[in-house]
Amino acid sequence: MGRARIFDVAAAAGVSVTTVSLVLNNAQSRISEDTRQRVREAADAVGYSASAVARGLRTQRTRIVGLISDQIATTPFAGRMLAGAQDAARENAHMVMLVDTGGDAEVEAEAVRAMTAQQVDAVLYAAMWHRAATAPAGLPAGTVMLDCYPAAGGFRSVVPDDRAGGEAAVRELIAAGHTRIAYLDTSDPEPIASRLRHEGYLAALAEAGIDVDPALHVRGETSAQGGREAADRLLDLPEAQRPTGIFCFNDRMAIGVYTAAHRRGLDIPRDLSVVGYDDQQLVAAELDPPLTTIALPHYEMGRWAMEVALGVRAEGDEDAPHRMECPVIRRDSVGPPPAQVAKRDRRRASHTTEGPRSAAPDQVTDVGVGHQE
Amino acid sequence: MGRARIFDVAAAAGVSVTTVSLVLNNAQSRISEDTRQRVREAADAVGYSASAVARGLRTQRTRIVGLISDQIATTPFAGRMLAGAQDAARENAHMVMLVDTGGDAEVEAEAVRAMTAQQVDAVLYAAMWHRAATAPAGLPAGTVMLDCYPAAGGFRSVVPDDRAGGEAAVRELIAAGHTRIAYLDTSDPEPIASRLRHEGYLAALAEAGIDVDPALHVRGETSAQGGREAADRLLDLPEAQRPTGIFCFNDRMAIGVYTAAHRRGLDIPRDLSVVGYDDQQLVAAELDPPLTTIALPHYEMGRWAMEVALGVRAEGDEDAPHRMECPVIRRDSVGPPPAQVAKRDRRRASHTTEGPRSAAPDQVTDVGVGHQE
DNA sequence: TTGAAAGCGCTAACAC
DNA sequence: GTGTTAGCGCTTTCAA
Repeated sequence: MGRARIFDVAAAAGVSVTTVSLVLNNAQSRISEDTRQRVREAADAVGYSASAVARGLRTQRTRIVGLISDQIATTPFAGRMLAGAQDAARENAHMVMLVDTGGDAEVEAEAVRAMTAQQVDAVLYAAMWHRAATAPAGLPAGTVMLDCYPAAGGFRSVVPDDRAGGEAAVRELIAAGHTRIAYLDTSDPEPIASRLRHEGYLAALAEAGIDVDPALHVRGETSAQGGREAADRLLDLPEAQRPTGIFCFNDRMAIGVYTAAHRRGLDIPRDLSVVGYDDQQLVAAELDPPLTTIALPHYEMGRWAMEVALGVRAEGDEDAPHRMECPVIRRDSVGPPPAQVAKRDRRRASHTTEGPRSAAPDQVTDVGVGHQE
Repeated sequence: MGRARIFDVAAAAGVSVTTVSLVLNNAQSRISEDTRQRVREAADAVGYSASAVARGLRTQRTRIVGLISDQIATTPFAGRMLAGAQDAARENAHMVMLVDTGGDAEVEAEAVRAMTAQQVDAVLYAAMWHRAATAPAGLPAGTVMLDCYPAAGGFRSVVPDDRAGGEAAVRELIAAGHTRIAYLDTSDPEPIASRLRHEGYLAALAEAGIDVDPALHVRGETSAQGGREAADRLLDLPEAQRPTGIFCFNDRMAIGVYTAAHRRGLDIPRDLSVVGYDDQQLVAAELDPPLTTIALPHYEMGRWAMEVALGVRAEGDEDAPHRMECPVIRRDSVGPPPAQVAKRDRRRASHTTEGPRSAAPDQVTDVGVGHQE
């Protein structure tokens, strides 16, 4: 039993294929309501659904958009970009064809060729984490880059606003009363995110009138292990210099901070506050206490990119990436600094454990309950 | 500048389109080597790549395989299934078209229609976690199900061998000398995985001649929180009954076990051994100590499913799911039980902390270093 | 060893 | 209001 073709529907309804095509595509109705009815019934009766292949050949529009990614689709990290792109595609009656290159340049070139051969209507080029990317040759004009931006320009792109995110993270700590705030950075040289978040860190400190202490900017490998080692260096600082709040490059490193703190018998957030970055699923919320962190707007970026690629959204500029807000996710890892002599005292108080437990701008943090069972 | 068509290549090479088609498709060469050469050069010169759409219409084979999933593509969990499927597709010159339904039945039905309209050559139906699935109506014959099996039969499928995985996990504990081994199960009623792993648990105990203590089978919500609560119940048991090893339904719950242990000042693995399940990326390995766990063969299942769907692999049976091995990933959360009077003593010894630290069958576990810095 | 030509299933210009 | 028909770009039979 082969699939029904448009001719079969026409025959069943006693009309021409033109008529069938017209009513099924909702063309401006020159067709009588009566005929439309008959056609639709006939189509249902034979279980007709138009061949996208034939239609694509005829119209030269496939309603397929290609998504080339380095790793996002196969890695447990940025999958929600795919969800956003997928949803936007579906809402606009498009399908997504996926190629995950694993970062291999040859596979990537092959993917571009394949997408071209498939005559996709648009392509998205996505990275797993925010970076500058050299777009592979042959990417169609109109391609939009996702979570990365074209090193050489020429494409629209969307990235997280890491600078504002870093600033928000540090403000969170400042609002809780901290003044000795460390930035536990990645040692990976590449990430633009590292630099931007650092800028945000500095900006937040400056805004609050807090002097920056270079000793409070440490680096480590991007892992729990690396986070622990860097945290140890921070916690080994003389008491008057030791940070009471740590802003971590990401949640994985924050895990290490938790470990380092626990090994010293330090309670979070009573003795040490920490803010992560990424809001990594199945990690940040599962820590004890749940980690206050900055979320990456993966879903929103995916949706944005798809909508722009489809021309549904008239934004995007080839000369500057679109930056999307990274919201702060307040959980229980931030509290006021422990009651102790602060290095300086020019900030508004709340330096006692009894003080208001949180000065978060617009939401009361559900402060951790420490060791109580 | 429109794309080149086969006619352009033919003209450039001074041959017919037939010839071009023949040489570019490597048909059994009736074409002279000389002509072939000329054609290839012409094709390169004009940057020709055949339209997959036109070819698909003509041959009625699109070289596209559809992948319908409930969540895997957009969730940070089973993405490696996609990687396996993707790789197998690429190796066989196919593209994958993805629809993530988010579990919505309507979207799913729409996805099936869309795949049909696209005339995909095959479809994979994937679930995020091992379960029985009612295949949506209209799935083409030959569809293969991934990480789920058809509740009503009729499709080939591949799932993890959770029974053997559970058995392996418990054996790991037994081999280290434990006899009081708990199964910290999920309270979610659905998962077949829960049941199968429990069977494996019982089988391993039986094999070792260890009586099962019903008090050692506890359930909790599938989260760190749920794991912690269930672990507390276990650790509140009278000392003689209290487990020295806990096999957890998954890594998330194992996180909770770590928390519960730490709050009591128990060291892992010195005072308590734990084995997880899932080998969840960015979680299991980041715990302190790194978690010994059972991995889900996501990549392999994805690859298997794609190869079977493509007919490259002549396996698969519609009446029984293909089960794939879940390998044990040895890390540092399993050690010998603490030196104390065991409830019974009929098992081979190594009941002292000084004894051989690991009796793992084929690999020496890198035992954790406890509190030492 | 090569070429002419017939479609694959659809849409849309153009007739009626 | 409705139908005829010419392609979209390719593969493949058949003839030369």
